[in-house]
Amino acid sequence: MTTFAELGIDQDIVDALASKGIVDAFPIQEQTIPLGLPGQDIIGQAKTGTGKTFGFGIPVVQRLGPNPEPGVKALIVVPTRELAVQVYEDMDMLTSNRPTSVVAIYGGKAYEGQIDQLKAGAQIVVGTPGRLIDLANQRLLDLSHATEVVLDEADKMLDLGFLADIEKIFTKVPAVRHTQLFSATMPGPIVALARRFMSNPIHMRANDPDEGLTQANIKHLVYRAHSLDKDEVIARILQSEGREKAVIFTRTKRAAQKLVDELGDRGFNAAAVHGDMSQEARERSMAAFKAGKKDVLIATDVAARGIDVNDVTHVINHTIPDDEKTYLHRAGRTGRAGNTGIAVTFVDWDDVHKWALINRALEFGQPEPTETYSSSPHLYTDLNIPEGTKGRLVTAPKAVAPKPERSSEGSTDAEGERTPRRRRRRGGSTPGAAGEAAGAERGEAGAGTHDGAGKEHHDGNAAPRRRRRRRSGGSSGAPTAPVA
DNA sequence: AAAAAAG
Repeated sequence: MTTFAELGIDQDIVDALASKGIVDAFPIQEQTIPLGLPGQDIIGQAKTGTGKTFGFGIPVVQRLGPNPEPGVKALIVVPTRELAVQVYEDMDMLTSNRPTSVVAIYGGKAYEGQIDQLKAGAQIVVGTPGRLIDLANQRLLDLSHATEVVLDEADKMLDLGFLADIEKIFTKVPAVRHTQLFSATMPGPIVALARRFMSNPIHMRANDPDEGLTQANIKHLVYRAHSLDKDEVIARILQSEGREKAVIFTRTKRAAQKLVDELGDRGFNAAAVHGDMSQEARERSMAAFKAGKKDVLIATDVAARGIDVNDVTHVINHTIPDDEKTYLHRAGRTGRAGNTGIAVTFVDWDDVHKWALINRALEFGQPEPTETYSSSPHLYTDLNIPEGTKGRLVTAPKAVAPKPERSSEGSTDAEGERTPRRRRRRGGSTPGAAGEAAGAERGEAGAGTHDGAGKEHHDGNAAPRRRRRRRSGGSSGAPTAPVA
């Protein structure tokens, strides 16, 4: 295992990490940091909870120099306010031993503090699109010298809901810059689109060849939900042995609110996070959950990506997500930094097709969530699910591991997940983990994959074919020239 | 279709 000190990172940054107990680099970090430091544009893909944030964050901090002039020189864009706070904290930690200052710019909060920090000369900005554009339009945020640009959860940022804003933001930053895009999932078409904003990017993927598309540390369980009292089963799961913190995802804000009340009535310490809450209430919930004052978080997909909380042992999909990418990100709130986790999904009558889609994309080999409980003794044992409940243990498939490819060519695969940053934060919780996470991101660049065509339908995670292709074509490791 | 993101 490689340590951060061996990656050419400035001593004060190595010290900042060490003070949090973070010494070893995760694969993605080991792979992307040496490329990011000299300014190589990167599309970094690595599974959830494996350290992507430091993969881009360390090069950003180091490239600004040990004592940067006042003024915004780096911009990190994220899809949610809570993630902005989290990434801000990570960047703030990385810069703790140098004068560089970081500011979080996002909506739902007073302008004043944010504007003051910008006026004070903050060099690194972490923010969500709306408020960033708002302040830029008011000439309170000058991005014309932001030569370091990062899109975290990049595939989400380039999705329809955000694309227009991102394009606008790119018109405000220098044409000559260092651009990094990171995510656990990078569908082929999105990679192709991303290249419009990058210069000869290398697509790095940190994947264990023996692993499948999903995180090996996460055990997946799927239940057919009709004829089943979901609230009751969820309550049982929450009482199962080994459960520490749990995140429950619902499809709508209303369902989240309703469930938090229901579980509260049942005596659980549950908090909710969704877009109908005030920003203050959202942050209060997140803080209570991180601190352990609440051990159940009920959320909409606002919390599906990036959020890194220690000791989350269970993720429960009260409602199945719409696609495999969201499934992967939601499940990725557990099993971070080397820890293990369990992801339980309830499939309602009308959503069976969604499971079919996810099952196929992620290669679970579990077409129907209809097996009865008796056929899955492990399920019963592990979760203490009430007898008669239907459900089935899904074993994560082992897919062929993708090899490194260079994406400049336009690789296609969509596999990645993101790596979590949290581990690092924790510092101590899982020693090895921190290191791992950090290193994980870099990917393999690629051997040229075929993506140029963009034909792949699967987006997020690579389907088996993709992998094969890569493999075949690919060189593992050796970067190929970018495909035009 | 829902959720997110400016107010």
